[in-house]
Amino acid sequence: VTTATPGATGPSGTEPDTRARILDSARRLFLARGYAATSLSDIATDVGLTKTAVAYHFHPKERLLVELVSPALADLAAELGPLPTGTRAQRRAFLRHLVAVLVRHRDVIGILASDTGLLALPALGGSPPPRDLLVARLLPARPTPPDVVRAWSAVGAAQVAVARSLDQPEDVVRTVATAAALAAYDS
Amino acid sequence: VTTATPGATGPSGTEPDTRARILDSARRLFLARGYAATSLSDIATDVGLTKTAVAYHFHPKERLLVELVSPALADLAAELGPLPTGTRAQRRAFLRHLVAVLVRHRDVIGILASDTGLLALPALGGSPPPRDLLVARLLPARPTPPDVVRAWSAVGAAQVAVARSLDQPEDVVRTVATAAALAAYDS
Amino acid sequence: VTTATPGATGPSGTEPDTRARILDSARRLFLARGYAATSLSDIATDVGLTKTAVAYHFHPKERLLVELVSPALADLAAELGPLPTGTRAQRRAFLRHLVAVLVRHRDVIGILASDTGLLALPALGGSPPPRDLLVARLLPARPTPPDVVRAWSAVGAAQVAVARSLDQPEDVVRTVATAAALAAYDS
Amino acid sequence: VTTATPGATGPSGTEPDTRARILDSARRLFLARGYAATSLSDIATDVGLTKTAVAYHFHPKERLLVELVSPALADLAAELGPLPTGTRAQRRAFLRHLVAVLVRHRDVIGILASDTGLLALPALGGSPPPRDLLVARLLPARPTPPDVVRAWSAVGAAQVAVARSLDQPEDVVRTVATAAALAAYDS
DNA sequence: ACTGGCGGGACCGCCCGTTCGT
DNA sequence: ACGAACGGGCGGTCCCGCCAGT
Repeated sequence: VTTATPGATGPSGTEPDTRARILDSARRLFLARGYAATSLSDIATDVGLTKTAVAYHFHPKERLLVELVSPALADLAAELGPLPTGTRAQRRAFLRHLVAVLVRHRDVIGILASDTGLLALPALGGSPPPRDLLVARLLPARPTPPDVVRAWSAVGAAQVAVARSLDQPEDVVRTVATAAALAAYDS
Repeated sequence: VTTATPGATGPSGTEPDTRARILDSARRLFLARGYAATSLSDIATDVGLTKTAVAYHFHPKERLLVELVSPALADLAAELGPLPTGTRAQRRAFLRHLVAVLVRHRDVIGILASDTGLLALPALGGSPPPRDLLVARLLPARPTPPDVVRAWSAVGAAQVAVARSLDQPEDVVRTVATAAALAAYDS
Repeated sequence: VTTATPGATGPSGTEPDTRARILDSARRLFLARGYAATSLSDIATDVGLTKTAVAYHFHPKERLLVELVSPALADLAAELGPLPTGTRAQRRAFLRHLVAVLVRHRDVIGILASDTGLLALPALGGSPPPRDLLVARLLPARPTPPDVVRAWSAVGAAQVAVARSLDQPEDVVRTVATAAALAAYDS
Repeated sequence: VTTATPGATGPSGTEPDTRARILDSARRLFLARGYAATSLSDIATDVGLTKTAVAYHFHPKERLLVELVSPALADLAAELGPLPTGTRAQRRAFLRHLVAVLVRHRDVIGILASDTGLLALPALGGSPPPRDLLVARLLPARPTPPDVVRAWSAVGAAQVAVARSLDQPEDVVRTVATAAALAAYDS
């Protein structure tokens, strides 16, 4: 028996769909009950495996979170990072792009929206939570209190709309959420 | 460990402020780390008591959550319940009122906004989560998909703006968040 | 305020019936649920006091047990101790006397009969549990295995009959239990 | 702590005897100190494991009690249930059989005899405690007070004799206890 | 690729005991 | 004589992680 050296992403063996099934189950349970409130046993029972099997593929438990949300976070960083936000028009374009990225990863945005999701992600880039970074990009040089509240409103409108509209058509969500976030931002 | 100066606690009569101090500490920690991730020991250490003393005043642990958020939930039900939402103008007035109530309880809205807060509160009134009820009040008779997304946007704008602007002046938050939520709702 | 030095039996103040009420409640609860399974709070609730008040009168908790069963144990030692058990006739007289003493204290024999009663009484005379001592008195000089089993049968017949017949007339219990224990002993 | 010699545990296959060792330790400790007074840590220390390991095999703690006494209770129900007790001769045969069953499970009868054993077993068959059922079987149609006391005497003679004679030969216990119980019943 | 067995840690709940105050 | 408040400790449960084995 060749004890395959597990790479950083976990062992790449002959049954890749097991990993996918675990990830799928974890995403549903994380969305429903939160990350901390979901145990490895819960996921294992849901998939039909044992706790050890789940831990074998994803170790430690946090890696489940990482593999689920890292694509979304990578997109957030890659697509929104190079966008300039110097002028107000640029910030509005940034907000449009933000909604597009959120909608593209709408299935995991609910996880990121929960407090135990976004806030408690250690060492996935920088120290400040992504949500704070997003808001910072929406502020002018010398933000006034109303600027701050409006920026949070815009991000909140976009995030909650996407996370709570998983049963609505994707293009409708994108279009309407974009308009709503912009309207809040321009109010 | 630290023999607190007896003058601070007051030698006369009982110590009713201990409950207040515990509640205050719990609110801060729940906001920062979430309800499930905060143990009685954490709160006890923060207040300067032992775990047993905290459990003496609030038993079981869920009682802490209830006493913190029940005023806010009671206001949500009492003030928003009788408001009619038949016409669009009435729904906009409802949204205005919603922001006002949220701002009034801004210190605990962050707890209610977290997944383990509003969504997972067992038996604190009715079965459906309050957030769903709020959104339902914002929808017309036969809601279209865009209506649904817009309603979530409006609620999200209000909630996140209030929860993340604790360091901003209250009247600014109320005014700006109201305008932003209405703008998202009207977009 | 004169801080009356509490004697070994507790403070002798102005409300002696409180002690009696606590003892009465403790006896009932110990009989129903066992000593270890009965907390001071249970007794306090049953009497209508607080836990502290109960602990004030009986401290530590074990003193409740002691004050309940010590009269019975004292009688066991006083009346059965001087009885000679050298001959078989003397041992039969001893057994008769044993039943009489058990019946006299029938209200607490149930407590003594439970394992956590008799066995876990520390420092109430000697180390070996009283029940073992009773059986030893029923054995001849060189006991055979049948002697041992018969002695335990006789004690068991007496003890269980008394403990489980609290609702029967006392004289009937005394007469019948005596005959049964003797019959088992003579079988 | 103590790295047990791996030869003792056997490196091949699973270790099913661990359950047996835990059960054996639990039986001894329950007999000596009672069920409630014996903690999982006590058992774990006695076996040479940790509390977690014990809880892994038997969860919850009550499962230990159930697995220990259920064979005896099953025999009590299976063998004594169908026996008719209409006439006095049948009841005497029932009593003979009772002693035989008790002796067969003499290693756990002590647990069942303790107050927290037989009396407080929740949902292990029917509602009324088994000991009461046994006594009921020994009573005639219209029992008089002496009948009741004698029945308790007979059961007590059998039970205590068996529980306290673990160090005596089994056939002696069976023969003598049977005679003693019958003698008490006939007295 | 997957499992059973087991360790270590943390958390909540409970209980007894004590001190201060009345 | 009694109550409110609080401390220290333990018991049972749950969870993640590790190891040997297959």
